[in-house]
Amino acid sequence: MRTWSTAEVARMTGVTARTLRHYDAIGLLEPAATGHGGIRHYGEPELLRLQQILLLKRLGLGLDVVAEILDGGLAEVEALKRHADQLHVERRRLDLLSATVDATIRQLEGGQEMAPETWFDGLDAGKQAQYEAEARSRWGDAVVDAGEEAIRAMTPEERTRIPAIFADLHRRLAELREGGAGADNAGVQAIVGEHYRFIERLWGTEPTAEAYKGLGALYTEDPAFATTFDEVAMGLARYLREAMDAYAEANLD
Amino acid sequence: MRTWSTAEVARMTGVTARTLRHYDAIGLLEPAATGHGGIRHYGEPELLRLQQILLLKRLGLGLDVVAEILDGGLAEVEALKRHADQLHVERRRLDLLSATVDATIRQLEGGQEMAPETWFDGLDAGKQAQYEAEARSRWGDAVVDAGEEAIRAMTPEERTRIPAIFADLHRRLAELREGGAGADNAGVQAIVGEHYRFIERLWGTEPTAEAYKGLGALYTEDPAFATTFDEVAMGLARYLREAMDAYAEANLD
DNA sequence: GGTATTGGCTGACGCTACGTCAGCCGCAAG
DNA sequence: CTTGCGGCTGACGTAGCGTCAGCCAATACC
Repeated sequence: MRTWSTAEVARMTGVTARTLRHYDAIGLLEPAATGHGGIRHYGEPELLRLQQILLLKRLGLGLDVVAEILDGGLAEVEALKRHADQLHVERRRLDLLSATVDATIRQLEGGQEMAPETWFDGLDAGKQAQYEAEARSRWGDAVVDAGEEAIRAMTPEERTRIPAIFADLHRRLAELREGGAGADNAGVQAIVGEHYRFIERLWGTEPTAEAYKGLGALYTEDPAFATTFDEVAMGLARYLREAMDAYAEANLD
Repeated sequence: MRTWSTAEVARMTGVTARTLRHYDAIGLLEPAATGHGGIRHYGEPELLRLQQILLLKRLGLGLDVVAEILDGGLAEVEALKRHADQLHVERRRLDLLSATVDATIRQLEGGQEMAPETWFDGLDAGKQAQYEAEARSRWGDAVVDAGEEAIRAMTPEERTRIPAIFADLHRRLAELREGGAGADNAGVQAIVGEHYRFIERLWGTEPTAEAYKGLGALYTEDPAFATTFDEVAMGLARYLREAMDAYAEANLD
């Protein structure tokens, strides 16, 4: 049975010699024999293993996972399923990101020569649709549908008052924060309680602890939300989030 | 005008103190003043800049690009458009990858407890649809449609002979390669010429140099194609690809 | 006055999967 | 004897920080 040198294997499989040495170094693919100055010799079993490595790698698996699979530590189907899940998550993330970037571009092109200082105001158009998508994927269709139904059920007058109610809550929160109150302060928690009950009305259902904390996370993670709060007071989004977390821990399950 | 320490800025904006030091280190965001043991003090302009940094970063831009934009070296809309293009490319890559992984999982679940050695044979089902998608994105719908039309126009007998014709070409190529012929060897190029004319019949149109070389690339880059060739002779896909490249360079434009 | 706590600082390593030198050795052809 | 081809072993660089380790200063408590 003949053997092949690194350069030969490289030519046959398309990987570089450096890659082969790397795989050797991390123990993923060791040559059948090394001799005379450390020269590597690969046999057919090694070529086969290399093929398998390249196949799994092409599927996007990390080399550590590849090693685990090939050395029998991991069932290949299970590993691929987990990987597929990760891919789906990553793809959704990219979708959202892509939509956000496109929306931002439209904004910047709509207004002319916006100063950087005003970028934060620029995320209004498309916002609704985007957050609806975000919300559906976060909490499921049922919650969002219920929320839309609840809002439709309001009188127009009630509906127009929604932003003002939020603004009032935010303003009162900012005041307390100015006064040095922590997120678990009783007054702060009272306001968060109001907030919670208002969200409940908007959603048409009682948010679970998880959903409520998820909303808090959205407030800080999403640029448009975060900047809406920051217009009231710098860092308010994070403050509210912490208060919501505390409220959820203490009162929800 | 008051200033804020790293920890204060961290609490307000949600980044870590380490991140702020990092931004300082790479010159992306320098504190308004440092004094007394190197302690950093940030003012309002720095907070504003940080907000802008975080916004652009959340859109997926690299810190180097963010710096260029904020320092006026790059028009923000142009940068975002380029970024959007990259996102689209990346998303398509993920789509293809995701489809490939899903197909592989179905294969592995269809057959039971396949030994790793047989994985290479396992990518047949779904293969057609998958490569069709790949082909459409590589060469456009027109080419693929023409190809399907050309194949439909064949008699059933002709159609069943397609695999055998390919197999014969591959076998003859492998023989020449065994004999030490390079990719630009006349005999090899003659076989590739046959291959080219056969592809032309299949596609219903003359492949351009780019398309033909793209097909060669597909042969080596796609695991199922690559292993089809490797069943004939190890490394044959790459050999054929090089020969196709040489053929395209010499005879096509 | 000693000490535990809190914050802040500066290195420096780690992570992914190699690419890319730099520097050295051995073998064969001219 | 030189040149060239292969092969080898380090070691640094990559993006964006996380995570110690080790040290300093101010504050609070006993």
